[in-house]
Amino acid sequence: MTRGDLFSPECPTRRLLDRIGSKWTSMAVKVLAEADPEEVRFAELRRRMPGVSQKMLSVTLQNLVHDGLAERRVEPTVPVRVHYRLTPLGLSLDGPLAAVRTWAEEHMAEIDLARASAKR
Amino acid sequence: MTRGDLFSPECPTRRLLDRIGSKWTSMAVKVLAEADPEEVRFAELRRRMPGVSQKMLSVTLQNLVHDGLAERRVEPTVPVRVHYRLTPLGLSLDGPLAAVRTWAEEHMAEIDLARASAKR
DNA sequence: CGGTATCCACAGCGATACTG
DNA sequence: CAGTATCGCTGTGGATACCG
Repeated sequence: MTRGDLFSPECPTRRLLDRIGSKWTSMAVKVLAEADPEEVRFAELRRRMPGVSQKMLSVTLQNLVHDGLAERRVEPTVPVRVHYRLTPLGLSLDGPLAAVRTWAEEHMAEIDLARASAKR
Repeated sequence: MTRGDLFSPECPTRRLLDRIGSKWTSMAVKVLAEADPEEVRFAELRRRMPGVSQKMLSVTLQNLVHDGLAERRVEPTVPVRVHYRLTPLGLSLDGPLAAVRTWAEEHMAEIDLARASAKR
């Protein structure tokens, strides 16, 4: 493959990083992947993602659904109950994300060390 | 490990994603990793990263150096020549990034398909 | 050549309040 | 319960100009 493809404005890696770099996306994917194959309700997701606002969780999940990474199922009760789970595509994304998480856990301390020893 | 660790405000994964999610970081790491063990000059990096501004390349490289992911070497000529290369730590980060790149290349088309078939 | 300084536009995100 | 609407702050990043 050519380098031009990867670095063009439509570079798939860049676009993917825009997604998973958004504040809550990777956390949502991880929570949903851990629950898989069980569904997770909106309120339960919120509980498992400390600090997320209702709005941002809503936006994050909409993005995942819109990208085909997650599915949304509404129970037509009153009040409604909404369940989410990853699609196979979304589940497959957890692999690369896990690699990033593992690296972070193993090496972020070294980065912190480098930062601390640098002039601020 | 506990989930609390990963999802705390200082979650290492979150902080790493903040870095590699920034617009030019992952591209710079890739270019430097491809050149490794050769050094790459500032102007050459700029050429290999289409669209990057001088300022953002400078900021990106400073961040990498500050985090101990890259090294900077200045040739004290006039005008100066500045060379960059990854540290072993930075090189090790290319592994997880490569996993993300591979996933992106294999699956972004599916995401585009999902987006296209969704109501806009 | 390789920065640094300044200015600015815009998108991400949080807080809050309201709705079906 | 699970959103949507509105508002405003903040940080990222682009354009431009200048410096050692």
